[in-house]
Amino acid sequence: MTKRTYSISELSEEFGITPRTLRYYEDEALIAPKREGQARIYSTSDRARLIWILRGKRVGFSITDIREVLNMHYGEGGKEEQCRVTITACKNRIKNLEQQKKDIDETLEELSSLVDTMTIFMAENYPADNSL
Amino acid sequence: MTKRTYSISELSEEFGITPRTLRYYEDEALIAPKREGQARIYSTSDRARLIWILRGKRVGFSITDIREVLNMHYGEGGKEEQCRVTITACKNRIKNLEQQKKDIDETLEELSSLVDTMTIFMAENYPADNSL
DNA sequence: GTTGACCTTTACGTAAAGGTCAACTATGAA
DNA sequence: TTCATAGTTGACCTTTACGTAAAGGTCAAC
Repeated sequence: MTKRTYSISELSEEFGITPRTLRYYEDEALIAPKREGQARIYSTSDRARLIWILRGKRVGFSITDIREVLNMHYGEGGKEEQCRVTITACKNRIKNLEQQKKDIDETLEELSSLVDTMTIFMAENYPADNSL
Repeated sequence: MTKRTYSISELSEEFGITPRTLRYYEDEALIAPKREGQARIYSTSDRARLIWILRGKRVGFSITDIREVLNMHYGEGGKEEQCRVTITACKNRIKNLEQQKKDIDETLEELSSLVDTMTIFMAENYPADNSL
């Protein structure tokens, strides 16, 4: 069993965030580490949640979005209506993410062609290329 | 030649943003429509810039990022150093976007499997499915 | 018995991206 | 002429996601 635990500074250093950020996430009910006295003790599953949070952020989710998704995972699979709502919410997010992928692809193409154009321009006008 | 022009409300309605937003983008030097007296007159190329802006936003670019990229397109291909900087900046953005695509794919997988799990759960516990 | 490292809470600060509202202008139709 | 419609600027308000002190607890090491 992975009974490893982490202090706030271990975790914040590992992921390149500040302790403040971790406390903020706790305020926002995204993580709920155990306490040893006052100090926060993070478990491996807290760490897993954190990974989700940070990836969520990178894809543009807000704190509220992330909380929603995290709650889906653990949320009461009980009530039928609640289930339906969750499924619908997921599907919406999926649609958004797929649109986002298209947007990214378009942006990537434009940026690439911009790089190409400029590279050619450079080659013509400043041939002393050290080709980085 | 596409000499079509647009008023602020035409454009804001077309893209589902408010006039305030368009003025804000102008304040931030992302667009610079002509004026007819006081009124803003947007050209097709202003519209193209707007499309860039909105897509940039959807992929998570900040206003500052967007301004930078737009300026790259139009920016002085003149100075060598400036060119190099631009190319490097582009390449960095490209890397970020590629990471972002990975993140999106991972998130998509998790969301999909969550939907699957819940759908199965629903089918087992509430078989009266109207299969939406 | 104090220094240092690490932790805590409370509380105010801030930048980004607009929303909202008030007051004014210009134009065209009734 | 007056009303409606669209536009303008300017000022202040709001939310999000933390940053940044201020003020102090705890524990090991010297």
